[in-house]
Amino acid sequence: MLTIRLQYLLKEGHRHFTKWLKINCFLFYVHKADNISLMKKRVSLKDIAKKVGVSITLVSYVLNNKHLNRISKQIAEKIKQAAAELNYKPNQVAKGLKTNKTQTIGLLVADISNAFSSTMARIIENEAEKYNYTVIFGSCDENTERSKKLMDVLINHQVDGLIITPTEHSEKQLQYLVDNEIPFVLIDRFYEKLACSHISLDNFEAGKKLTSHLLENGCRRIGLITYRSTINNIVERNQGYIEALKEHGLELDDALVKEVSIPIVSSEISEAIKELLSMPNPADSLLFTANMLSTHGLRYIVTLPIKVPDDLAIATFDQSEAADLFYAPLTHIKQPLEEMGRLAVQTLMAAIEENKELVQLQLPGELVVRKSSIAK
Amino acid sequence: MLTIRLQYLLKEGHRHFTKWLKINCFLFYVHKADNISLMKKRVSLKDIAKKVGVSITLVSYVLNNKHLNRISKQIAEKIKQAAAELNYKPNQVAKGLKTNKTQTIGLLVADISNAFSSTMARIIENEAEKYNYTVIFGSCDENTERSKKLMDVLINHQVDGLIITPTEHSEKQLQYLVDNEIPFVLIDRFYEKLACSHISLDNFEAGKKLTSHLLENGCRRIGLITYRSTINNIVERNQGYIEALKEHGLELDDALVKEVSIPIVSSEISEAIKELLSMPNPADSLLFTANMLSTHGLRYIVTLPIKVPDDLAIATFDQSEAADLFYAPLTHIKQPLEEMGRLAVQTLMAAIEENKELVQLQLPGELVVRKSSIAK
DNA sequence: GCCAAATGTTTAAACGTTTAAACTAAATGG
DNA sequence: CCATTTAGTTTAAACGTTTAAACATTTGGC
Repeated sequence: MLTIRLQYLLKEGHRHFTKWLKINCFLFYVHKADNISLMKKRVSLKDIAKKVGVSITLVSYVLNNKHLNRISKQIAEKIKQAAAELNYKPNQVAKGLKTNKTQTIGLLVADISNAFSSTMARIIENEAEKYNYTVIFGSCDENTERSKKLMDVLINHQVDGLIITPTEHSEKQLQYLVDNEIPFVLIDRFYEKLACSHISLDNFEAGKKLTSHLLENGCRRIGLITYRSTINNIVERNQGYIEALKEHGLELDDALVKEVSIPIVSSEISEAIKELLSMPNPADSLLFTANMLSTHGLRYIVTLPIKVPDDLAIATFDQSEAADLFYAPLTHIKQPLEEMGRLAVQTLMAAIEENKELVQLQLPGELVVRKSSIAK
Repeated sequence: MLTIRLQYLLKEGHRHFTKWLKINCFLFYVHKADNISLMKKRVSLKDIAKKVGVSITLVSYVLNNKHLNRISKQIAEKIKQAAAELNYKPNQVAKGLKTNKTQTIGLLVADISNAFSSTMARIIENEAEKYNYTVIFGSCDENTERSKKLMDVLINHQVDGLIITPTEHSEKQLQYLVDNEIPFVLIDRFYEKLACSHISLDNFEAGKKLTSHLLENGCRRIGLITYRSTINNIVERNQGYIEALKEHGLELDDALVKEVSIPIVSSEISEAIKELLSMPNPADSLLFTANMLSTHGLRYIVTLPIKVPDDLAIATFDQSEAADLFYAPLTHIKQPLEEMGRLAVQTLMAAIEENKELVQLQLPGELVVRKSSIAK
């Protein structure tokens, strides 16, 4: 049983402790408060109207700066003052019901605890704020069922639009959005057959670039560690790898390609690396097609009696703290996250404003060469 | 000018391209769609009622499983079927207006792109989902102004409650929540004087534990790298450091304490470390009081001709990829994130259900000893 | 002075729900 | 066979906004 410090509870100002509570095997004190009423009723237009002695309409007009030319300056001033005094805050829910615009966008990411998603979330939130929009979010953990459920929840909350990183097999749900003309933008991934806006990396080109870089630095047996997935971004990254080999006159060796499952099982990656390094004609380098893959990979590699880049070159997609702080910082593809997030919001805003044009964009990734791929 | 691949745009099914667009120096194609109507009107109770030929009330009762004993089985069946056929989705906004419950909670984190926040966000979202709650979030980037603004936005959206990581100097805004009886729970940090629920780490004890560990492993000159802040968690961590020194019969040497500003300026940390290591009686170890501090610190330390832990021992608060993948994985305090997130949601749910008891809890951190602090 | 125009304000309906209360019709009891 | 209960359904008001339309008063032109 864990012990909990209670010093703060016992300090002055927090008296009247009446009982212990047990939640999840944690024992702690609770503060017994005076049994006050329900949550306070919030100030509405009605309250202001009553206070000033005018109709609700007039209050609404004044606070929304509408029909100002028709409204007397004095009354307007009185209303504004009363609103300030009462600390009026407009009820977005009521407003949303009436106007059919909630000023919220739904953000559906693959996994918010992954740096890619959380960075993107931050950028999107910042950009949305410029348009006076709030972000409602859901993290579906690459689970299609959960993704569907979250999408429903967001729609039920009448979001004005959605930004989505789609999971595998969610075409049907996305088609529903198209059919119902609910504005949305895909980010990071997309379905070729689905006529919708999407912003993503030029994965094929990036895969080619990263592979070519390894090849041009003397690698001949590049182990590819990638997801077992039909999602377009992964598939394209793999294709880029194959294309680069071809352009350099090399044959694809299937034994060098290791696919691991989503969500990641750490041991699967270790196993894959072990096999790649112990085969008769072993890999002289590794290419990871996502940050989670390289992070897990590195965790295993540091345990091996192997020196990067001399014994093994490494390259990966995406940035990560792990890639930065590994003793040989990883050569990687840097995605233009800022641009992608901003464009996604801008595209969505246009769609919400009834702009029916589809924006389908694949941005170039930047090859950042570092120590991990440059053997002496 | 960056080039954009257009292959997907040019594929079949995407015809009628009419113009180039230029956004943020990216050039790309847009798809000119048929100019269809506005967003489709969504299905409402009214539509179902009309289809079945009953009143709206009855539909509402059936779909909410209310007064079931009074409603004829056949009609109920018909209604359910019609709802399914029309793919009815309840309008949470309308429901929220009527019931004064939006089934949303607002989450205000310090910085969503920080692993602490994003992991917490994920846990909180998962837990909230169990209660049928959706999370609206804002990331205030440790900025009090922004925090105030976001809080207002969330309140305007009539969230049923809030989970907040408060920034410095936001007491006033939090007091407003108390005064207006808006349920909320602080997480990670709190204000002693504010009578509200909060869940956080036992920072003092953790700071003491981490410092004692270093001392007991032979360190005598522990450089403390911490934030220049009055926020309780940082202050307590510092106090824990001081208390541990005292208990081990050591005097606090102010020269060993380096405070850096929020948000972090990387060079400031490098500078601090440089000073600590170059003083007449230099530090033999470093204690970082947050993950961002150690991550930036490590970035600098890897550039130095110094061997951890032999030349310099290191310990830090919080886990991070960087701490894991550094050649000498960092000894650290592991926070019970899962527990904290879950308790925060549970506490908030109780508060929303009119439970007026305050829960104030400081959970113990776990000392995870690794290579960075154990000199040979 | 009368009518029209300009100015200032209110009325009322609507958005999609919920829910107490009312209503109707059928079943039951004495 | 009437009164009461029970079963099944509807009416209507409400939540806090927005907004077209109506209304009322003043001003100005001729």
